[in-house]
Amino acid sequence: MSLSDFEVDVMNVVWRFGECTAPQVHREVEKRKPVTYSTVKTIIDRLEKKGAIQRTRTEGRTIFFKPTIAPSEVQTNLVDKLLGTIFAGDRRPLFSRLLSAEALTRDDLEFLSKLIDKRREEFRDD
Amino acid sequence: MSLSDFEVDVMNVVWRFGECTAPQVHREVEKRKPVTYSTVKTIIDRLEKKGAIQRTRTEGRTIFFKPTIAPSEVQTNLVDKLLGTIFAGDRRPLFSRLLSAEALTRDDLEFLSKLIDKRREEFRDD
DNA sequence: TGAAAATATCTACATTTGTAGATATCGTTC
DNA sequence: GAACGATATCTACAAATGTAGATATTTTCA
Repeated sequence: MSLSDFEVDVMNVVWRFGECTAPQVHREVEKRKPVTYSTVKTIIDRLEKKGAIQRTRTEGRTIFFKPTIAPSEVQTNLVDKLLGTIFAGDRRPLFSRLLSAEALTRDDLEFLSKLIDKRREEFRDD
Repeated sequence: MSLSDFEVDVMNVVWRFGECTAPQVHREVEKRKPVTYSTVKTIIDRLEKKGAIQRTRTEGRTIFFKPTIAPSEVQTNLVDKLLGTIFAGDRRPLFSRLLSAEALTRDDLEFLSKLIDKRREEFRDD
């Protein structure tokens, strides 16, 4: 599933809400970016057509939607794409870039460290 | 500097070559993807207009180009964009995803490990 | 019950992107 | 110096994307 930037923004809201309506999503998106209801609704329509969300029920004339794909699916795609293009398959420059980020916290480091240890175990038997 | 997928593909070739001509780039891109000279040349024109490459000299009627932006610039942009959208600013899911990749080698792990150690030192004084 | 507010649907349009054909022009070779 | 090959320039076009207005249809509230 390939989503555009704005589509991802909208999906983020849908994922947070779980089940939600277009006006709800609009009000949320609007907080970060000034767009009309119409614009958000168009994106929602496209997400529906792409199969990223689906209608669950209606209340009066209001339609409820829920996500049909998980964030992880989209994440995987985007990370793969990133590695496949600009990083040309070499993840080390990506690691460097991520590790040199200002915003990195001590906890992030610990988290990463544990991930590495776990992964190392898988290699132990070779 | 925001570049499209294909533009990044072409830039990768230009970065590898350093100084190069459109026919050269085309021959290289063609190895991975069947596109005409015309198509590649259009991308080159757009990259020039965007200021990602520039003409250096000509030889007969052949034009030479060289990159005017570094891979790191584009990498930073794309990583920031990735973190800003689908990962909503939280790099941990990204770490998880990267660390659980099949293709990860022992050496990659060591590399990462060293990066972490280096970064830890910066925290030591706090 | 009639007007106003909310919501959905439809249509539109500029820009970016991937793709390439047509055509002009310069170099080279016979 | 005429023809051919290589290269550049120009133009085009469909699909995707961001953006939103116009319009129809409901609800709802006074």
